[in-house]
Amino acid sequence: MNKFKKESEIYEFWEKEKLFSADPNSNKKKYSLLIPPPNLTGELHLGHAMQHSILDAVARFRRLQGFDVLLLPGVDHAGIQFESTFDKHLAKQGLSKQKLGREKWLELAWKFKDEIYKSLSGSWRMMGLSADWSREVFTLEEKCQRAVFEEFKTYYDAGLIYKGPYIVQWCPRDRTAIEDVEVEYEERKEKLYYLKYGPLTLATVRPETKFGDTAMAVNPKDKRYKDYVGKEFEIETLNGKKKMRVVADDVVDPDFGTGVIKVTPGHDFIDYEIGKRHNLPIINVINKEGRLTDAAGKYAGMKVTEAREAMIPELKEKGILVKEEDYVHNVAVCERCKSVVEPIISEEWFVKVEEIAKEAIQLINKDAIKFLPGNYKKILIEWLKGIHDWCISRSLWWGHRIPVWYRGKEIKVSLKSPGVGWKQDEQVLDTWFSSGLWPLSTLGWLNKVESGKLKVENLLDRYFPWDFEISAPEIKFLWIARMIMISNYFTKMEPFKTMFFHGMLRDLQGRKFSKSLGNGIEPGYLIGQWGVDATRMALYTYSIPGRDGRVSKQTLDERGKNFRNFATKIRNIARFVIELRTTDNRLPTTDNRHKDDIWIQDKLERLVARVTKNLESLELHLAVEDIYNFVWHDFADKYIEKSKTSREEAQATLEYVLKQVMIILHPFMPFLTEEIYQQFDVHRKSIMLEKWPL
RNA sequence: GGACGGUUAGCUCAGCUGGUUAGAGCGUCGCAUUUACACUGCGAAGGUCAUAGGUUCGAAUCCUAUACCGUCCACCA
Repeated sequence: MNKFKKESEIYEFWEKEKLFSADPNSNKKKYSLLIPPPNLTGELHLGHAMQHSILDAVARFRRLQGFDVLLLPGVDHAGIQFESTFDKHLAKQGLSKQKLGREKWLELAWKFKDEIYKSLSGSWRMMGLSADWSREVFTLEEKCQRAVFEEFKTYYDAGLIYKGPYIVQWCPRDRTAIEDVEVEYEERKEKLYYLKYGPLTLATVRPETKFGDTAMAVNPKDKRYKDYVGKEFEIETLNGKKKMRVVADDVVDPDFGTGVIKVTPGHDFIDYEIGKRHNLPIINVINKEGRLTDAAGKYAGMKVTEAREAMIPELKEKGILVKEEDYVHNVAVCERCKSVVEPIISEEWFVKVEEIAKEAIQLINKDAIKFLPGNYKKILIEWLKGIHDWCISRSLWWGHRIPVWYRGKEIKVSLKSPGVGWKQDEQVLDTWFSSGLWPLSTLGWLNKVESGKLKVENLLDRYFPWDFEISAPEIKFLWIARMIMISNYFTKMEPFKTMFFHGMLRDLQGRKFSKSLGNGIEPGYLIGQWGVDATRMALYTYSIPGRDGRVSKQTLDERGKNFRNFATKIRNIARFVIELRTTDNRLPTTDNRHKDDIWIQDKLERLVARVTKNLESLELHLAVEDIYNFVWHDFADKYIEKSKTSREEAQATLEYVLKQVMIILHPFMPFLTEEIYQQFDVHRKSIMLEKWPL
């Protein structure tokens, strides 16, 4: 009876029939969904599985509704993350960046990328994602490179890009600058050291930066230190005596510690600002490897924490350290590798984003984008209001290399080398610089203006702005805000009309899933256990915008089992309705229907109305529950049971209801519904070509 | 310090444009049948909807406060 043996056969059938392909020339209305490009780092996790299940349900629903749907897949090169994964992979083979050199390294990186990519792509297909594979995009491919170059050049020409030595967050492990948004804070218990600075005493947690101090600062309103302001004092340091001035600055909190701070403009953001205001010199004490520089005298070469420990005895001995106390505070760590980041001065590229952000705020305030849940509108606006210039350069090899070329003092912005003797900037662009352009670059942005040898289909006019985008909340600033800013800057339009933030799946204690905790649950496990459709259904029950869910293997198994049973129930219903029918000359639906027929059809009609509404408002969990209850408790338990006494009269209604239900269930359980659908005597080539019954 | 979300059955969660006895899944207990389906059917137990006030004819749902949990932002030298 069943023409398919496995889910993968159904998937192949759909692909072969090109049922996932968008048709830009169609006269149907379009509906476009942009798949967030997963990072090129390996397996898809549960959150991805949920995200993709939601995307696919919406895409399939809109297709059935008669839209020309574009569900566009792609992958992000994920600069820092990929590079550190790859370097670890190389280390296992005794290789390294130093041994390989940039060119060879990149060659191997692309091969490694292909390997990882295969596993990603396989997972997507396994989940049943009805994506248009013919239009798949990778952020480093040529089409994107040209778009990213255009983005850079446009900012550059508009005077929005500048380069220079500024204080940045530096990750000593990844050996690159990172952004504020890539920094996390961890609560740590450390010591607060009280140090004598000439006549004054001040408190610090970082005595090792003492070598970079160029002033002391107090609050101008602080009466205690009024007489010291502007004066210079001789300070005892571990490098001998040194003269230091006291400056007055509003940022100093008179109530913290002694009300006096040491100013280290080279290694602290606030001190850097103070230094600028008071024209203080900058001394670099910590280098890019997180070790002390020659400025630290005999402590040079030590790591920050080593140096701190090593210098305490000497500080005590010289009478500089007068008191220490326990102190709990937040320490900045790299979001990716969790090592402590150091503010240091480095030569980096920046984009002035204030104006771009202002325009984005206006766009959001016009409600051009519907955020789910709604409070993200406010969250994003608040962030955009306080935005800092964007540090876009990273000291990596994996990424879009900064398209700037140097020859002596000459500078040119160009994608390819301008000629002999020109050297390209060594750094690459922040991953989010290209991801932020994703809504445009995926659609062949610039094809209109470019007429080079590269041929890119221009889909922008038809599919932009996107109708639907989904994301985990954790990248709302890194990615979502950037897409809004960038799209608006280049097109004066919103990148997407609906922005769905799904919740985070956590373990039962409310912790994030992570490799280090080992609390992860593989989607592949659930699929193996309960099947794709059941896994998808289990995930839809958690797909409420912005609401986190606590899950364990056990709770997911429970739901998986539940929906696996549901799938079995449907198969049995189909067996009863189609396979075990008692007669072949079934009656057509008559005007004088039985009251049970009227009852179930009426229930169905109202179900369809609710499911349609809930899908349109993206309340997938409600739609799923509703269909489940109808099928199991109205259709099977009541109507089918009653129909057994007058089977022949009921046959038409049985088939009608079952078929309609398969159609409205298809967005959620695509494989099962196709399997059942194919068993009807009269059917289209695929359930995907059916019409939504409303 | 600022913003936001959560607190409902043993567990995981729905419900919250206020309106009859507050729902689901899993779990528990009882009964039934070998049935399209035991990956079943029927039924039961189990909740002062965090707490305290308020609005209302009526509140799990709206308002205020409190407690606890969580997230995000800022970051204190």
